[in-house]
Amino acid sequence: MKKKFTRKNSIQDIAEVLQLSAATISRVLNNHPHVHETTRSKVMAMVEQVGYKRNAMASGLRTNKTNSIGLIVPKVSMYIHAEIITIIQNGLHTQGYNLIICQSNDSVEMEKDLCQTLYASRVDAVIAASTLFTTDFSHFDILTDNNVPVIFYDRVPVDPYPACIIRGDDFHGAYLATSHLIELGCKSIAYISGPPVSNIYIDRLAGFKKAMTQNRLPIVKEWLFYHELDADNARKSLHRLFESKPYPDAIFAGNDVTAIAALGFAREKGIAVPGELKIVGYSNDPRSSIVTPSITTVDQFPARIANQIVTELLKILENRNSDVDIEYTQVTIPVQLIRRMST
Amino acid sequence: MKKKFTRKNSIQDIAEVLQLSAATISRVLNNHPHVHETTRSKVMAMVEQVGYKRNAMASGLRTNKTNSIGLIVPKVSMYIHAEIITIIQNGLHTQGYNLIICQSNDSVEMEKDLCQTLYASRVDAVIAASTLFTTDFSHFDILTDNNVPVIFYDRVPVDPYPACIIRGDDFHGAYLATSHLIELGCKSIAYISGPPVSNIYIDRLAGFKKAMTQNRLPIVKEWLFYHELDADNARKSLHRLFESKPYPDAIFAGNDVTAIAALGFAREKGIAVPGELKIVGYSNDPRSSIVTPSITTVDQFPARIANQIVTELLKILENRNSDVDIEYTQVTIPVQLIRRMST
DNA sequence: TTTATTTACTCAAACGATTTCGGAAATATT
DNA sequence: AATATTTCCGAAATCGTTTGAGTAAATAAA
Repeated sequence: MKKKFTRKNSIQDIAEVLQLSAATISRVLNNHPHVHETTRSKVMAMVEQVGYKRNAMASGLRTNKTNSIGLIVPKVSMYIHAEIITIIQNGLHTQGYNLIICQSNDSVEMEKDLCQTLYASRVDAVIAASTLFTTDFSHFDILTDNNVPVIFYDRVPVDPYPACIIRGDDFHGAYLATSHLIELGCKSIAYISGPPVSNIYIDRLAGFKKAMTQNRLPIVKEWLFYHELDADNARKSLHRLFESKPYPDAIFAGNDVTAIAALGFAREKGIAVPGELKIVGYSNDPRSSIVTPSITTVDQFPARIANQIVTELLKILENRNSDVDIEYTQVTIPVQLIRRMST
Repeated sequence: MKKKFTRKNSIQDIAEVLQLSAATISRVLNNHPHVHETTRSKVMAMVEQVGYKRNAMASGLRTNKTNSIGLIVPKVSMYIHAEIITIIQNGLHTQGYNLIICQSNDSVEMEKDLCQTLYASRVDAVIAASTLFTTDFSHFDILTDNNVPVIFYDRVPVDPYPACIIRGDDFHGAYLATSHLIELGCKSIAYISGPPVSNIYIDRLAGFKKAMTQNRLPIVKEWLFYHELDADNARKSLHRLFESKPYPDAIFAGNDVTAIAALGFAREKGIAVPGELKIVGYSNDPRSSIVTPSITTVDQFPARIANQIVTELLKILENRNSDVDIEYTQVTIPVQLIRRMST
């Protein structure tokens, strides 16, 4: 019978007990001026005592502000996103915003649903890294059309879109990685990466090609693989790649999971890394440094991306109701090659 | 000047256009009976046309139901939680609930804040894996006191708490792991694990001790280490452990990150694994299988935990307003030893 | 034809917090 | 002492949706 809890959870209830009006309670709670110090402390005491907590729905309905930001990521477990989540959450938390983390699981359908839900809950802004397969970004329109600012990062719209865009320099990253392999004497380089549909893989492919052609190396069609970058898919491609000679002397993988899979495959086949085969990954996932040999990769500086997102977001939220026109900033964060034992 | 969007985003606006009352629109949207087919389709068409989306705040305020579930995890990047997030989200999504993922970052303060925020947004229920340092669970009271059901998993309250509890069999897992090492002939086993404050580490410690004493092996105090289980802390403990002989012949690590750190340390010191030193981890993190040698570990079956959570949650939400008394189910999911090359 | 019943809809009151407007009391100014 | 100003607080409207009560029209039953 403990179900009957003291239903002291509205501003009205507190007002009644203290013989005040709800308006006064609200003013105290929002630090408005023109409230007598005596009543203020009386109210605070009662609020404390009954454990009152503001109903965010009622408040948000009235003020048209939720103090919460939606975040859509493909998978929370991916290194870059996990890093970014942590930093963004801390950054926003100190400013009184809370982060609603959502996972699209790389499904466009889910991403659509999440846009709808986030709009329905009237978040103040949305941060998003899209699905690998999102080419049509129109499901984000419900947000932008209704004045909900959107910030894309990492996986961003390829075509112009009214949103802030923060990305890594994928072109240069791939260029650096490929050039590194070429400098080491590699002549036949295989490329296993994501479908060139998402900006990150379009750019990485372009960077790869640039380095190859610049060095007059052939781009062999049979050595280019595009698919979702998980271990299973990687193994399939690797099998195809080593079905018949000549073998490539290097692999540039679109992410570290694929690079690690390549390493495992090489070990099984008795191919020496880096002796016979050099491998470069992408993202500087911590996993790339715990395997033997450790894998050369490209650092994307997720912390810098995250901080940039927070900065831009706070700027946008500040100018929210002012007449300042929203600028759709585009920022590219530089990358860095991390040389390890696999090359 | 595109700021002036057609403000057709309330039920009232649609009602006005169609010369109907808001009530009717609402009834259509909620599939209520007693609405003429003609009007129903007229309304649906208009809703579609103007891209109307229900305001979750207004709806929630009225119905006292948000259709969203809060989830608090220490870190979204941890393998077990990442797995569980994905499964829970999918499970709830099909039932029309959406998941609000929050990360406490293993900070008790943040966890407290998250409880407050989730209560403020009046989620229908909360799922939580606590901080490593949460011994006092009273900040969850704001939820339970106000009839918000709470389900704990993995890291759960040690003392009785009015919530559903779903946990892995940490005691048995540690017992299995330690017994396995003993069966392989290990006599001096070091234990590096989390502070025995959180249930998972209390239980794992107990399981370790049980196996040791059962086999009349001494538990050496200097070989027991308790701290947050990241790579840096692990290395410190390993240094202490191998400061002077005699060296242990096995290490049971509280998680796979620590086990991997031990592996790296052993390689640096030229200690052969599994020859001179055997290593067992915990969690069956995918990382434990990509290192060389691959690491023996304990699988916690995160998918089973997640499915159990979904089942319990839906049961609770179904009985929400019925007079059925809430049962605080306690479920323990079995574990399994995964033997690999490190032992 | 009169009386029930069903159908299709509207009215208006909630939900809980915020905020504009204005009133009363206290204080300051002339 | 009369007026102006400031300080503190309450009444009421509002945000957008839901829902019980009520109403008019259409259909069924008597």
